[in-house]
Amino acid sequence: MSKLGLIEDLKARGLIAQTTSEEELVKHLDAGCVTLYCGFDPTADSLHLGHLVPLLMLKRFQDYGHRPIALVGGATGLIGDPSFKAQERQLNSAEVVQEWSSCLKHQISQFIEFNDDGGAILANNYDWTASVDVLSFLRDIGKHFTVNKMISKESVKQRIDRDGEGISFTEFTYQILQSYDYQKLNEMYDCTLQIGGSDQWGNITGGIELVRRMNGKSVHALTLPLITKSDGTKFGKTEGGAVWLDPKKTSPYAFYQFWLQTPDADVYRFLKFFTFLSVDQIDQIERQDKEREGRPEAQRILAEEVTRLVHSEEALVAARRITEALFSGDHSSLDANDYAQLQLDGLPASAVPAELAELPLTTLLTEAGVATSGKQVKDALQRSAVFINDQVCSLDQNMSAVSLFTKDNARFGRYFLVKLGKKKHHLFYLVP
RNA sequence: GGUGAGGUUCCCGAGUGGCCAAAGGGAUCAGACUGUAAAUCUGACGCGCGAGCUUCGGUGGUUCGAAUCCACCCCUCACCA
Repeated sequence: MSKLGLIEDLKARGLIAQTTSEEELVKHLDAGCVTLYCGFDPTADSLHLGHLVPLLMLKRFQDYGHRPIALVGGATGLIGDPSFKAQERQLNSAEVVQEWSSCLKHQISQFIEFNDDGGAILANNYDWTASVDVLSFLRDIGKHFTVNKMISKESVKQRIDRDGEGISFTEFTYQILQSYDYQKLNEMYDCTLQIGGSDQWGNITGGIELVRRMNGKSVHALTLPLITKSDGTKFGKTEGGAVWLDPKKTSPYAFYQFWLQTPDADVYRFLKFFTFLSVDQIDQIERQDKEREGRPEAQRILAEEVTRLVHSEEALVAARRITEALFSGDHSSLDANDYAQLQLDGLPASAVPAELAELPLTTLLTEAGVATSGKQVKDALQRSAVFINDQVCSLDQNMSAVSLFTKDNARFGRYFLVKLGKKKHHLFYLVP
């Protein structure tokens, strides 16, 4: 069985939304090592799940012998991409963008092999954009763009056509900046392919044209589909907001849990998007799940693969350890060391406050981050969905935190495993 | 600069003097059912354990009483200049 061609494999995974002439792209990729890039704008201090697919895509290319450039948008991040955004965005300060840029840089470098000889490249468009003066920008770059074309792009159309919205010149200029990146990278590194989300098509083709005009080169584009969920809700969100790649923002345990809860209707597609398992392997998993009936294996495999990929084998082991301890239904098997380990493994944990007398459970749990408001805790209490060390708590006990969190009730004189609903767990411990 | 239309709770979107913490939908959370899935049904959904407290772009005003009326201001959009 011979290895699929890169483009064939990507197609089989459903990872291609659009490309420039596929025939030429395939030929180009077959001809040797191609340098390609994908940009990531610093819109937060960490990448999130939405960035994972393009990031993995760079890796897929690298695995096929190509050279990826991960571009951090230190400059474009100062402007804000208007593509398919309904509203003008708030500008972040230069310091903040700077700070976030270095966060992303650090994060990306953990994903892709960056070594000197022919390895991947990490770049920042601030390096070549910041020093361009206005007049040069307008004369040398701006002259290649017609406003007619810029406003006809689908990505800014709703901002221009729709009543009640507008677009500032600042954001409107974004597509020129991104085009300039492509031109620069082509010039500096002979970069001939840009990849990005399907919303980037307009920006990318702008770049292709600029490269042709300024460098006289014909370059390529490939976009990835937007990841959708079968129920129509947004992918990559949990109660706490986005799922981050930074383990300090989303713990490996929470990350693992996120994938474990993937709906059946999405799980095989996600395996193709987010793992390096071959399409054949994934199809086989799907077949076996169907034959077996009952609970599928796919979610577990997906969670394991992606957690290992984004975090590490150790983080995965820890996440599984917590999961097993919490969801096996029997906490009595845990010994004192296990509790300590749960905390080390990243199960959310807090100290029991010293002053409990005046503290309702609602406040206690909200402050610990188990729920976002007292109302939620109250609702859960009312429905018998709050457990402390497997003991149900009622609404009457809301004010009785003192008698619940006693040394006598604690496991090993120290620990309280609090459960809210079926999935939220939190470890409280007494401070001696 | 002129004219017109707008700014409502996470989002969309009703509400034009008391019955409004504000219809409806979406999202979200919890319960039942399940497989830590989906679908369905139920409940919650500004904050607070509670008494109660704080909201409808901003500031003042009218009124016993304002999201609703008045004045000024800020912001957005459209058309005109």
